[in-house]
Order: sequence, then C-alpha cells, then structure tokens
Amino acid sequence: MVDSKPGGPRRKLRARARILHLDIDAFLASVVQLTEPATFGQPLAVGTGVVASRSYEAKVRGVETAMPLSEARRRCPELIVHEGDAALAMRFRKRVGEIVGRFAARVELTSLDDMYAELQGHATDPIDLASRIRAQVRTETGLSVAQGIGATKTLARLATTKAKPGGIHWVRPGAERRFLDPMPVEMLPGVGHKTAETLATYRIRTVAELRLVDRTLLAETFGVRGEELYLKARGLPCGAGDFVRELDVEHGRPGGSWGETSDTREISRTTSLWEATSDPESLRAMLTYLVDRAAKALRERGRIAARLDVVLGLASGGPSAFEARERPRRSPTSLHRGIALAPPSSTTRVLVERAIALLESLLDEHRCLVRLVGVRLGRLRMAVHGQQERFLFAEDEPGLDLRGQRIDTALDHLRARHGFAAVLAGEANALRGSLALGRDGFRLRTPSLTL
DNA sequence: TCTGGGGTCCTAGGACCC
DNA sequence: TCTGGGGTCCTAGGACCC
Repeated sequence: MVDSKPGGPRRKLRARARILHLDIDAFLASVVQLTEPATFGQPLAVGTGVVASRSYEAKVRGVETAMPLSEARRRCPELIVHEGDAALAMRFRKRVGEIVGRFAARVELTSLDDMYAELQGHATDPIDLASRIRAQVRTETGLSVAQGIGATKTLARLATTKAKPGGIHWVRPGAERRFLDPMPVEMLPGVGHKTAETLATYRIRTVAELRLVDRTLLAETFGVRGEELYLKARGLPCGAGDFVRELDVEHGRPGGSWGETSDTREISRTTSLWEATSDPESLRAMLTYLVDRAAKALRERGRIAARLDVVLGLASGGPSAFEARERPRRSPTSLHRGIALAPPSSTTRVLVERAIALLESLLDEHRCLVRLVGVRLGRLRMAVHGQQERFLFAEDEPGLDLRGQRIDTALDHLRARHGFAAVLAGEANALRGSLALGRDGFRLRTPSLTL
C-alpha cells in the first residue's frame, strides 16, 4: 500500500485522529439516584439477580458490577436494591449524546452508558473541550462522566478507565506505549477470560510482554484476533472498527450530528421468566410479546430481517431426567433454533408466526423446564417502503403480508400516542393478569435492561 | 458468589452449485 | 460409474463487550 510508508498520508491521518470516549459514571444507579431522592447518597445497586450498576456509596462497601445480588447484600447489608428503568435510562443517554454532539464532529453511541466522539482538528485543547462537555452534562442532566482521549478508540477507551470516576485522561501522541505497557493483557478490549488464559500459558501477562510476541505467531494462534492483538498492543488502529462510525440519520436527529450506528446487525429481545415453566401456552404468550417488541424496534430503524432465531434458556437439570436417561450426554443449558426469512420481513404477524413454529418444534423434541425466552432478528437490511413494495411484489407473494403491514402501521401510530400497552399482539394477551402491565408494556424480570 | 440482557464478530461444517 | 475443486450460502456455536 502506497500510504503505509513512513510519513505517508495514512500516518498523517493517524497522528491527527483524535477520539474521545465518554463513559457515564455508575449510569443506571445514578439515574435512580437523580430521580428518586430517597436513594441519593445511599449505597444502591440496580439489577435483578446480578448487579448491573452500583452507586459510589455501594462501591466503597465492596459491591461490584456483575456480582450476584446475594453476595452484594452479604457485603453491604444496608444496600438498597432497585430494579431500574431501561426506558428512563435511554432518555438520559440520549440527552448526553445530544450534548456531546454540540462539541464533536460526530458521535457514536455504543452501549447503554458509553459513546465515542470524533474531535475535529487541533484548534482546541482536548482537555479543555472534555472539561466543557463534563460541565455541560453535569448542568443539564446531573450525571457525572469520565472521559478518555486518544488516537484510536481502543486508546480512548483505556484512557477512560484511568479517568474513572469523573476525570479526564489524554494519551498524548507519542505516549501510547508508555501508557499501554504496564497494563494486564485482559484490559485490552477483545481479550477476555479465554484469551488471557491462553496467553498466560505462554507467560504473557502484560501488554509489554505481548508486544514481544511475533506477529505471525499471534495470527496463527488467534486468527484474525491475533492480528488485532498485535496492533492494539502498539496503540495502532485495527480496521474500520477503530474509527468512529457513521450515524443513523433516520434514527438519530434528522440532519443532526449524533445517533446510533447505522449498521445495526441484529435486534433481540430476551427475558428471564418469573418462574420456570414447561407450559407451551405461557411460553407462546411470552415469545409473542417479545417478537412484537423486537419487530417494533426493527420498524423504528427502518429495517427488515432475513433471519429469525428463537432461544430457550433451560432451568437447572436441562432436559428431564427421563430424557437424560434415554440419551445420556451432557445436558444443554440452552436450546436454539433459527430460520432464514424469504422474503425478509418486519411484519409482526409474519415474525410471530415463524417464531412460534420454531418454539413448537423445540418443545416437540425436548421435554424441558424453561427459565428464559428470547428472539433474535438478524441479517437486517433496509426496508423498501410500503408503497414501492406493492409494485414490486404481488399481493399473494408467500411470506409477504401486506395486510399485516397495514396493521403494523396503524399499530405503530397508536402506540406512539398511547403507549405500547395500548394494543397487544394476539397470544401476548394471555400474559395479562399474570404480569404487571404499564403504559410501556409488561414489567419483565429485569426492568433495568429490558426495553 | 453461581448469575442479566443486548449486542458484535469469528469459525467450523455441511449443503449446494458449477 | 466414479472422480475434482472452488465458491458461496447457511446454520450453529462460542468468545467477547458493556
């Protein structure tokens, strides 16, 4: 490549690229503390089963994220446990995104509580810019943020971990290796439990040690990820994923400067059940509800799905003792079945029908106690607008449900005005009575994370 | 201490076609 | 009647992230 030589255009680009990573401190817990004054200043954990987020006061008492709540309570008996509210959190997140968008060329919202921004040029001191962002977020939302600045996303994100809570850390050009070298390898994004374990067998524990490993050896051992490790250990950008991505114009502010990424690959909705069950009727009801929610999210993003997967999480024991005796093998903890959708669809009625068929086939083959139900819509593509679709396909095209589409359009409008619960899809109505129903839908097991 | 939900990306093996 | 190889798509599963 021409531009790979020293001093070439790519090198210049890299030197100039400046990415800011922003992470909202103790996000879900902070949202609760800001909206429920009684919890302010108290040790607070948000989550169901495990800690999704905890306040500073809980942290200093030894409560950590991802820790089972039982353990958290043991360490901190006065802990207040809150279910959280995903919809409310999303509104806070959106406001933070808007604020950052005033200061940056573009913003990419990556997860619930963090985002990347691309800073323009060298005109402004990045520390000064980050300070202004922090002050503005504090003023307008009450939230505290930590920020990292670096030449790549990886560097910016690692800088943020140094800045927590509430601080700002800039990895200046030229200081990358000094910054990375002492870190344990598992701090590099992409190095999880398994990879760290494998590296440890080679006595590789820090980034400095990782940097001594031959490039081809890494590639042979870890494949594509090995190549990425080589680059990340040097603070070099690895692929398009290390630059701030394009925005979703439709889903973000029209013509605006921030949004979610435009290339969403899949949309899934999953929930644990309040009680494990093998009752096909209640499983169908819950799956119908989840497909309806996922389909709505799909349409909001102007997408259709060419793939649908159903997942069942099994209660301990997996298949029944009877089945285990018949076919002695390690019992699976989950069952999964998927199908390609041709033509692709975003129609609730079509998607529900397919999902239920998959569920039925799983239940026919396995006798099991189910504790978790989920649906995933994948292979997403841009939707063709309804009007055009009518010209492109005949009314009787199999799998294309024009009546269903009209129903969805009406449904989406109705729900935009009166809330999701205004109408429920077919079998989902069976959940009435057994689950609390609010304006935005049923209260599922984990309200802090389920939309 | 034994557990949440929503994502991304990679790989392996099989089906199928030319 | 038996024999090749490559490309592509599909499915299932796993590692990893916050």
